[in-house]
Amino acid sequence: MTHSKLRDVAERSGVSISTASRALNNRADVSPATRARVLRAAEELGYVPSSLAKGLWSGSTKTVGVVVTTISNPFYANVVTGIESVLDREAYNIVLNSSHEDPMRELRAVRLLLEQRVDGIILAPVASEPTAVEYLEKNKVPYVLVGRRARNVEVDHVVCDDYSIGALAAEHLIKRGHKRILFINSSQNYSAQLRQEGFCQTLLEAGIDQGPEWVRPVRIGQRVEEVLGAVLDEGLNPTAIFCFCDQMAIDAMRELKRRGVRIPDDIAVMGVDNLSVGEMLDPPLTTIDVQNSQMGIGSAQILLRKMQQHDGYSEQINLVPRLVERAST
Amino acid sequence: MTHSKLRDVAERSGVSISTASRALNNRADVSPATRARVLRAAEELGYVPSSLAKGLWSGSTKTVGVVVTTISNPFYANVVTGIESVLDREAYNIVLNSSHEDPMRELRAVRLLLEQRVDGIILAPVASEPTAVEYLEKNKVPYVLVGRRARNVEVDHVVCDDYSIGALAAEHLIKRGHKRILFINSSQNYSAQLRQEGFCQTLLEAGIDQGPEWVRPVRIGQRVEEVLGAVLDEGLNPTAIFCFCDQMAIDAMRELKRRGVRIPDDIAVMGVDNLSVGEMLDPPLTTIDVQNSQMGIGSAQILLRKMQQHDGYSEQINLVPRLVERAST
DNA sequence: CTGAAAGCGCTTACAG
DNA sequence: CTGAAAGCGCTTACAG
Repeated sequence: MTHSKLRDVAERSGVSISTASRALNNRADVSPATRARVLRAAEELGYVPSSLAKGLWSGSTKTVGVVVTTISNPFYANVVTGIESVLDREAYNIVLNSSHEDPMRELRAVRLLLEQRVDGIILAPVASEPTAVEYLEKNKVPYVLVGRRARNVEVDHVVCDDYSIGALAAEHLIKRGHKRILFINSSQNYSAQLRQEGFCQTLLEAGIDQGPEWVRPVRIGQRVEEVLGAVLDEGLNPTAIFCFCDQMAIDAMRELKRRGVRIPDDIAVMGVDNLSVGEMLDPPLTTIDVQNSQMGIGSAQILLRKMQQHDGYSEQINLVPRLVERAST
Repeated sequence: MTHSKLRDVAERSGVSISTASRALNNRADVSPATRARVLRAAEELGYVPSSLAKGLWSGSTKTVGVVVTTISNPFYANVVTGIESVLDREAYNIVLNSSHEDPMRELRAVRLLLEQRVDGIILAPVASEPTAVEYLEKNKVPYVLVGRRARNVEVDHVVCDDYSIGALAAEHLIKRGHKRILFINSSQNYSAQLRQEGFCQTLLEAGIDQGPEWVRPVRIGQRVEEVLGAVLDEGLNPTAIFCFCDQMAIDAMRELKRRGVRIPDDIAVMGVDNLSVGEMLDPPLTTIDVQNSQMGIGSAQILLRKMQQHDGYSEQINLVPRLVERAST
């Protein structure tokens, strides 16, 4: 795996390395004949310049790091697709990492990206204490949070208002007449906490005072099916389930079906994200639209500006959630 | 965005750059006192070593390029997750690129990855002429194909037998009594051609001789909904639809529902990939399991061996497809 | 228009 | 145990 290098191209075309470099980079001050000779030599050798060496010199790798919890959740797949669509035009490559909701893996991912000298980072933070964020801040790399905000820190982000998401869900389920509502939440991250606050507060205001056993986080390594199964087995008897995201709602539906529970007649289910598959499910899934693809696009655009204008460009986007009522509730 | 460098660490700890390097890399021949001083200086400065500079020296970037058509198809999201799970343990980072079924973008992606000097590449090839593959071959980078094989070329891969997939689908639909079967295929790639051969050949052997208008490729920029809509409008009247993948089958179902066509009573639908959401759809989707996640894991394992053993390690895995009958057919 | 030289941030023989 | 030097593959002033 030894690539031919600039020196090889120079030798083959009988010029110096400097001239070869200039010819290859389309600089004005090279004679047409020389340029042609160099280009042909490069072609013949199958020369592929090393952006490692270039980057060492220029300080840019034309590379952006993206850290999400897992790409197998279509929500993040869509976010990444949005990011890609923006970055592609500027010829940036994406280095992808998954935290799997584990703060340690998140930190390690950020560290690896920094070592690789990515030009910027887009992060969907896990930890509620902003450890990864602090680390980024300290290293003064341009970065943007996506999908989740960091607690207590004024960092650039593109998120959907989490408190409202929780409130919207509670409101909707109350309106449907539910009084025993289980919240299957994500764990650790700040968005999860905000959604929980919005959810519980709205319930309280409607006179529904549920104990803490009605909010169940799904911890690292746990499956939604187990968590829900345990709840059902201990006889909590919810009439509705609100899930942190559609992906989790789908898993919940799977467990309910397995047990012969009818949706929504016995138990209603709703999620968040408005995945496109939601309307095709049986029954179609009630959800909350969070402008999924706008998150990816927006975060990439902000990051681009931050990387290009070194004067401390800053922008935060807070998207408004919207209830999508379907037959599962 | 100026990171502190080894020289800064050296100066702060009062040693030479060489010694600082050795201390940081845990070499044996450094006195404990010196090592401690260097480590503390690095800590205080928040020193993050540049893998660019390291890579330039060592020839390895601890980075693997992955090119799929699009990460928003859960099939590829799962493949990438599988790859990640293997590579993560070896501290390799993944550089992700999408071809969007466009041979030009595929070639550009490979080129960019080569410039970045990734240590290896995993590719789901688009083009049926193996241009990207030829390019890879010429550059002698370790690489593995995933999900799709290249025509006429003996390159390492992890795929599911495409001819059998087409045959299995045809067989199943024939058994269900269908005689007018539409194949909504992908375009360009070799797997699509093989599936088509298996599909058409099996139909022929069963005495069903459909014209070429019964196979419809979805070209770049086209949506399944349009293609299917056009077919329905021109009055081809299929009683069953076989789609290249589940994702496309879901889109087809969406269009059918929009038109009030009942599935499977009016038209049956089946896909390929066995996405986990398939069983939750309305109706549950008949599909063909292709050992999705094994593809990612297997391709990453093969690539690891190729990168580590420079003696031309080679391996091909051909997975066996399996019909998953559900209510959509 | 072209080439020799210095340098991007590291690592590793080679002396001491 | 430690440091000066060379080099990884490039680019860009600086001379000519």
